[in-house]
Amino acid sequence: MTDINDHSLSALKSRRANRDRGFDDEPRVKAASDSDLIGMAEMLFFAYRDFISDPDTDLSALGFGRAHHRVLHFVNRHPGLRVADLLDILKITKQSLGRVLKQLIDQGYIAQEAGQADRRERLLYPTERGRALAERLITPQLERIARALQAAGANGDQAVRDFLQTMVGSSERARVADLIAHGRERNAKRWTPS
Amino acid sequence: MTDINDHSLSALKSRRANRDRGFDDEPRVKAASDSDLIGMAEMLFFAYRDFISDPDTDLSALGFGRAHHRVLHFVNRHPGLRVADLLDILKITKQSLGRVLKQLIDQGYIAQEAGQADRRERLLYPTERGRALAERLITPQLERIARALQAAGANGDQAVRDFLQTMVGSSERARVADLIAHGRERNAKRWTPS
DNA sequence: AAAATAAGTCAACATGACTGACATAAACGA
DNA sequence: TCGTTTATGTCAGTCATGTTGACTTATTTT
Repeated sequence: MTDINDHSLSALKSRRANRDRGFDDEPRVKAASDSDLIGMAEMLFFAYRDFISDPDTDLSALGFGRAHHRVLHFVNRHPGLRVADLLDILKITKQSLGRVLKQLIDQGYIAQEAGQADRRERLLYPTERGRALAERLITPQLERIARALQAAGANGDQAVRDFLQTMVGSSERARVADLIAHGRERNAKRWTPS
Repeated sequence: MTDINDHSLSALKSRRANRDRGFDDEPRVKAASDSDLIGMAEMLFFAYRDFISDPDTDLSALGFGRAHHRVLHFVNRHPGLRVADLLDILKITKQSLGRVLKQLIDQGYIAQEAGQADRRERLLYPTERGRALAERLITPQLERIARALQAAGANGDQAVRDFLQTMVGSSERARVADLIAHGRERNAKRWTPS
């Protein structure tokens, strides 16, 4: 995977200066807020790409991928989660989940047991091994977020939280907020930015 | 795709209340900032999922997918982009790009021409058709973002921008900022939240 | 007892990414 | 001038993760 080199972006700039004359039909100062929106969209794309890439090496070393991470994460956050709950949170099919879940169970990261009130259900729990892995996978991600929140400034946390919450579709917003509010806490020491 | 029903989340809550006794080794008030970080991570996951889902129906109707959208978007933002530039921005292989790009070219959304300074290069331009499509695909996404920025409050824009910029890995940050700063503006009317 | 439900499995397919190899045209540098 | 390097394109195969459809078993509900 090659680096972006300065040459290529500089070339992009000078090339743009020469070629955009025919495309701009309004002066640059015009659409500042539109530019902000597109900029935000692009930043979100790049930000998320880096965020989800953090655990990849660890995952790959275990023969796992991002789907495994997601499953493990939410089971760890909500021990006792039913399969149907997980399907609903992740918005994937049971076939898709089944493949990944089976691997996590077979390899000892997740345990399952039949429900007591309803024996059809399968309740999912992280094993100690699973909790340790979930912790290891999320740590770099949380470091990234903590760093970014620091950059957001004194009241930035709230703004970012409001932004992200509102980015979630209105029909899901309350449910997502509820899910997040009731997730099991980490046992790790409190992380502080270095 | 079934809805999350209130029953299932309430069951989750009461089940947690009964089952977490054995897992919590510290009172809930303890890890507030860790909980914030994990909450942010989860919100980012859900937010991004909704954000990238916005154009899916339109894309699917054309027999396209998200990869097509990404390619079209960046070509539209940077007319005259070289293939190598695109590879670098998207961080994918040329084989991966080739498949999608060929379809966009074949179907008239992107035009390409050899460079003048270096005839080996292929410079990519959106056609009128491509620009219209790029506009159509991104509009709901920008609406989502504008809405979310409004929720972020008076100075929220800056906090969110700083957050997202810092979420991008430090080695890429300046380049991403530069790329965004030099993107071609939209020609659409300014969007205002309803 | 019949119908509905939770989960599990089989199978095939799609999207979008990867690796490796090879080819052609163009540019570069000795 | 010529050998080397570079930009792009293509072929081929593989993989991760998602989808659809169908079917099964055990359990719960009506």
